Amino acid sequence: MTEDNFSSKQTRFTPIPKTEAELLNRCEIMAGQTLGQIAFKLSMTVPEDLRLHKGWVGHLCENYLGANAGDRAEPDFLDIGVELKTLPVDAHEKPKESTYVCTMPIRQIDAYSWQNSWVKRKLSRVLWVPVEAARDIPLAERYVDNFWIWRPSFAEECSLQRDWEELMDRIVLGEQAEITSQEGEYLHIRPKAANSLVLVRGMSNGHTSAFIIPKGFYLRTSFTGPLLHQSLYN
DNA sequence: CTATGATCATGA
DNA sequence: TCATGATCATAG
Repeated sequence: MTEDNFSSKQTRFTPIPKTEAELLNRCEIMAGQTLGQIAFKLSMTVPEDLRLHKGWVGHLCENYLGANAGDRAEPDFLDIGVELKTLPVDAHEKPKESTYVCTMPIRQIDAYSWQNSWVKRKLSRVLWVPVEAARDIPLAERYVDNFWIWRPSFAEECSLQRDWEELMDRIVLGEQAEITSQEGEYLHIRPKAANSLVLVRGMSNGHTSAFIIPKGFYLRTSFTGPLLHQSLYN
């Protein structure tokens, strides 16, 4: 630990939580505040809207809670192995968007198994933080709702594993280019790039090298919706 | 360039 | 209305 006693993101405000309890205490303080109130405490400015700042809410929460993984392919809270996900919710308390998990493997497809997968690792312990996201509420006035820590149940993990294995089979067969977002009941694969002109070398038509758009794994709202619903009635 | 954080915008 | 495909910012 050098200067790592604080979050690496733009502000140095929150100590890195060392235990799950510390993290949850911090969440308790954050929940029930508006994004504007939280931003003020962090000396962060609230953008007009999210069009040019799509990751702003996530970064705001990382900052306030003291996440320390930076942009590493690791859980946000390294010391306690917790991944933070903000969840945009509409006026009916339903997730408004799918949830990004990680990038689709493009080269390192070696020795793949669900148990060792990036998806499973990232989703093994998630701190869900619902945030109001209705467009008609000004960004600064949107409230952070009640958070919860989630570990996949046996059934939930089975569902994810089934989707993941199906998708990975396609990848192993050299069909990265052909995968569409229609595949996968709860976990699916969609483009994840700056724009559609960004291309990387991948596989198409069964092991034919081709330039394809980078893609990522996402959780559908049909998966996160029930999680949110359960959390509200606990 | 690849990872992080996601939401936007449009057609069906 | 909503899911799919497209897109935006930024760090290292």
